[in-house]
Amino acid sequence: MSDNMEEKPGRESRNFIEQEIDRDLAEGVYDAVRTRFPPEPNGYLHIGHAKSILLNYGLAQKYGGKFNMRFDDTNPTKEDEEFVESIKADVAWLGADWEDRLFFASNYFGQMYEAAVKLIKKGKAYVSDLSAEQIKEYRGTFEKPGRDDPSCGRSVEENLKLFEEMKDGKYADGEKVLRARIDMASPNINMRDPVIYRVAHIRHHNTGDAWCIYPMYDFAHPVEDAIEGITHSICTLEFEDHRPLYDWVVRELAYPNPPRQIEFAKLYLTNVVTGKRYIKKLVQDGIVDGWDDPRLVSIAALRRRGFTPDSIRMFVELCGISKSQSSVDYAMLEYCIREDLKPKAPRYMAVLDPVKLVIDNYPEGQTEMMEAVNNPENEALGTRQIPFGRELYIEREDFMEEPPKKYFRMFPGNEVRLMNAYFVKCTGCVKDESGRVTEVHCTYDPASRGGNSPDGRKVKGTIHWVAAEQAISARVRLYENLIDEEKGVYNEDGSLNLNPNSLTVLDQCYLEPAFAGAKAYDSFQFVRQGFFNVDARDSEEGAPVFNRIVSLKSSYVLPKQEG
RNA sequence: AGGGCUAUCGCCAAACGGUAAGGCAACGGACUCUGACUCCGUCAUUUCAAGGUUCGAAUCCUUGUAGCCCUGCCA
Repeated sequence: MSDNMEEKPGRESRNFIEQEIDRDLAEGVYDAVRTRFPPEPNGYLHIGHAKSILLNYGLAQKYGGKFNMRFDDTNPTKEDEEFVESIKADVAWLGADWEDRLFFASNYFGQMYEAAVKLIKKGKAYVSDLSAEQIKEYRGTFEKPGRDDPSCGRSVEENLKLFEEMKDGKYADGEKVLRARIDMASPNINMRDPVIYRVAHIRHHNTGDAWCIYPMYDFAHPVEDAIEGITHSICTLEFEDHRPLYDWVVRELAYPNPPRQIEFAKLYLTNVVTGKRYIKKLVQDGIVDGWDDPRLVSIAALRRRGFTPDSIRMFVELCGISKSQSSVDYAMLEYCIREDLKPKAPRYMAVLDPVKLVIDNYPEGQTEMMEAVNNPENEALGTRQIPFGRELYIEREDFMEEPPKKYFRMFPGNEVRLMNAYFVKCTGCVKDESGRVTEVHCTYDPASRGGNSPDGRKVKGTIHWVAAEQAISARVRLYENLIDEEKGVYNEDGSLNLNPNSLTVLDQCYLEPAFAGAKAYDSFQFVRQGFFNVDARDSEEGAPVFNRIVSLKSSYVLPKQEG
């Protein structure tokens, strides 16, 4: 397929990573591009990971290279099979196709062991007897250089023997570690003889009990990249200080065409929580109903809420790639999902806060079908028939007995259009003893069938409705930010500043019959209400439950009262 | 004897010595069978600050300032 997506000359600018790659290719440092997404299977992926996934995958696509999926599972104390499955599902859902290249760092343990032996033989690594506390003490501080490990002078033979004994399980956890011999006085603390192998007698989700020593990230990662022929090893900013160590490892191990690490800034979103600690607490405290609660931004939560892979892709592209720490406005994500769903989602009517509308001059017991276009911006979505009758439900907000200026929905004496149906003129309302409106009354103009009056008269307002008799009832959940926008994310004591109104459940909503066949994850635009989808978890039994994905821009806001 | 990185509109972000793109948000206005959408218009004489080099500086130099990251046998 020859997609003619040629960039307009001179217009498309390249991000800094692409510029680096261009240079590498031009200088012949590499002749192809190979990237990877290397999560540790210790939790669920979130929107920040989507940036990394899509960046790495996109780079491979753009340069005709390959993209690898790799689990960086070098620490069995934190990892679990459950997470590898969820991560695979999320990456696949986002559309990053690793084809047949699914790898596990743990499958390289043999090669990593050999690599460590090679370092020992070169005199570049040694077995240390120091405890964790002592290593910390010997390391020095930011201001003070470290001191040599008393074990650093051991002979190659002794180190080889000791390291083998570590592998053979002769030592308890923490008793011995393998350290790289670099520079205890380096201003970069990562270079002060970093630990590269530790003992851990614990079952690994992939290798079982085959190993009781596990490599540390700083040693394992460059080796993994080199084994897979990765060219550009892309990671986040906090690893910048590790790059000298990364380079040291691939140099000492003398890999041909060694990979190169490039760092970019993480994606932060305003008014959103991504920290695992905090999410865990929210789940434990029952504030959210799990790691896929629609108010969270895990990939699973976004999917459940109704975000599409396309919308997330658009979002990540809009955010761009740079090295400056930044926090993207949540409104940008909302824009992307609106933009994506606009032509895709059928637009049906749904009344969330119902009040009865009675058309006094409409024949009692009569029903007729009105035709409606499903999406005026997308003809392919076709049309539907909507039942209409004497009694309807309309939005409580669409009637006001004493309207403010510029209110152009229903109020006594005013004529509006019932979308796709008739013009109706409001005649009044019925209230209960507390003064709450229980019924709105009106008369209709039979000549305005379909929504236009033959005499050409115009109405200012068009409201949505659902026939009372045929309506489907449903539960609808509205979401707002989890974080109180005014006060910021954290309280002084470090706890989250939660928005008490982040979830509103509406139990008595009425939908038009067209919703009858809606299945989990289906998305719709509720006319004048926003985009909603069918919840995948809570709709399984009983009435359907809809999640509001995003509201329509400023629909439903009353005009500002001007002075 | 600390080291590394980053500063361009409210929020992202281009610009690579040649005279400050674009998107989101916001604000006007037009249109409308969704107060949505769409459309049209407005929104940085100035790039953290102060000096310097240059015909010309967001880009180069100097000196400051602010923010983020680093002292796991986590990744």
